[in-house]
Amino acid sequence: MSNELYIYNSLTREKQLFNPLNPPFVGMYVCGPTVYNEVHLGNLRTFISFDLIYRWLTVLGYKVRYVRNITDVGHLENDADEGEDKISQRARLEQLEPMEIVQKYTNRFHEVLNVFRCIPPSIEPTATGHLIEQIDLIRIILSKGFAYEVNGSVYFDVKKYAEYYNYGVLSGRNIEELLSGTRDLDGQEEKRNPLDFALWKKAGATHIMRWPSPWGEGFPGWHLECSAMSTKYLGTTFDIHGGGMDLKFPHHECEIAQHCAAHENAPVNYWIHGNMLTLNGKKMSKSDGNFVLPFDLTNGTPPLVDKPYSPLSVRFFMLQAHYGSTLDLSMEALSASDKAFRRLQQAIKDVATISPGATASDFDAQEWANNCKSAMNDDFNSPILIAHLFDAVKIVNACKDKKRSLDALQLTILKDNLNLYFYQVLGLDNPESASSQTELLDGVMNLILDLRKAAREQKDWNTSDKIRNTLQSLDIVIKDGKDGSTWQINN
RNA sequence: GGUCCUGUGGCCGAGUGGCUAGGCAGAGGUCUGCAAAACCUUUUACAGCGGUUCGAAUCCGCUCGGGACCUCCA
Repeated sequence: MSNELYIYNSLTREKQLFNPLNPPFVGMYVCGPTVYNEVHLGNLRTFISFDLIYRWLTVLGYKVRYVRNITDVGHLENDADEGEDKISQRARLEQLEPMEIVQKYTNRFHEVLNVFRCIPPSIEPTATGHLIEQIDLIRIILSKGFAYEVNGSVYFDVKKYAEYYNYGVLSGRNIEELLSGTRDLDGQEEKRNPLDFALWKKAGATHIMRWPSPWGEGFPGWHLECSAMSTKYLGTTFDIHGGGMDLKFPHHECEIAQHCAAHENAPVNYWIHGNMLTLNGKKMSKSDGNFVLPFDLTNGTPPLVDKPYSPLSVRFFMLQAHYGSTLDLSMEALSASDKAFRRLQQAIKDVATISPGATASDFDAQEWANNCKSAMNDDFNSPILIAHLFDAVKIVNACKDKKRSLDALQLTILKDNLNLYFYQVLGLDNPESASSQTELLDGVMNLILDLRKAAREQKDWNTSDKIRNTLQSLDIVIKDGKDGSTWQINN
């Protein structure tokens, strides 16, 4: 078994042994959402992927500082010089103040992530809260000669930068091809070169979100905030930078360029990119309208969603694929995962009730646990981990049926690791989620099951079926087994 | 058009040279007042063609299909 963590680094395009700069500390920056509307399921997938990564690093004993930004500056609809920004546009549509839009969708974002069991980051900085840092960064870049000011806007000089550094290291592009392949977009007259990107944009007369700067009133460029904030909280070089695959170019490439221009070193050792969630074989996308909202799945919103799915089933569905592969959403795939998840969940409950047997069976619990660990250490391979967990499900069920027994040591290893991986690593539930409400329900259900049992012993099928059918209509399913009946809420 | 990724059984999805993941569905069985559930067992695969090799889903080439990025996007 390997005790070492290997990570697929997008920068080098290979799996590499993870060596943090200052162990046991790890710095991880993940690009967060632009809060001008609801996060969709594809956005959520990325945050769940990095939640898994964060959890595993923590389980390995690292002290992770996890920084994830909120983009609350109104960036323009496109790269043109004029135009309305997204947040202002939304504010106009909803008849709210721009900062109300930002607050509203930030709150919604937190709500969604909480429901889908993502652990909050250590620091969640906002772009508007770091204007000073961003302006400072622009100053440095200007002073080193890698940017130029035109009419109250500042642009990054990509061509100049490429004379000293390798523009395109991350995305594997070369600047000549980019130069020859660029399209002429309207409203980019100020740029010396189409590849140049804005560090600071002058605010037009009607632009609402604006801040003073040495170059006049305006707002920062999109790529800038991540550079400024990651440096502020994680240093000029840090361990992990993550985000969706679609941010690789130009966003992350520009981040690297800004950072190298300002600090003369590479900002990040390990770049991790989560792959896209697709719908109908196409990437989910806000702007294309090809998306599903997280709560559409939990509510069972027609016509796309056939029935309500629990957030944990959705999370499990995503974890059954590797974060680096595309995953296609379909109701067939989701309901398959839903069933699988329930089976796993039941085994997690059942393992607590198993008592050790006198004789050990041939199950090598330690080897099994090692396999689980190796799976996660191999670039956070949650699908392999889940396959191992289902091996354990078989063992648990065999023990439950008294067809097999484990000795005390085997059982302890099995139990501890099942709980570790299910709760802490995959984040599939809160172990302490039993509330006074559920205790109350447990008590009531035990009484009802007792009454039904008595009726069945009297062969009073009318009563026993009435209980079963009525509960069924409340989405409580009675399961008659060999050793009595159990119940489960179907949601 | 350029750059890159990908094509696995009915469906989803791992696997990068030999040891045929896993889940769902299907089939058979156990249990059972009936039903459901649960549990056990189990069939089916590597897009096509050619090459390298003792041996290829895995490496190489070509063909065909799907996708991402090149413009805001996780």
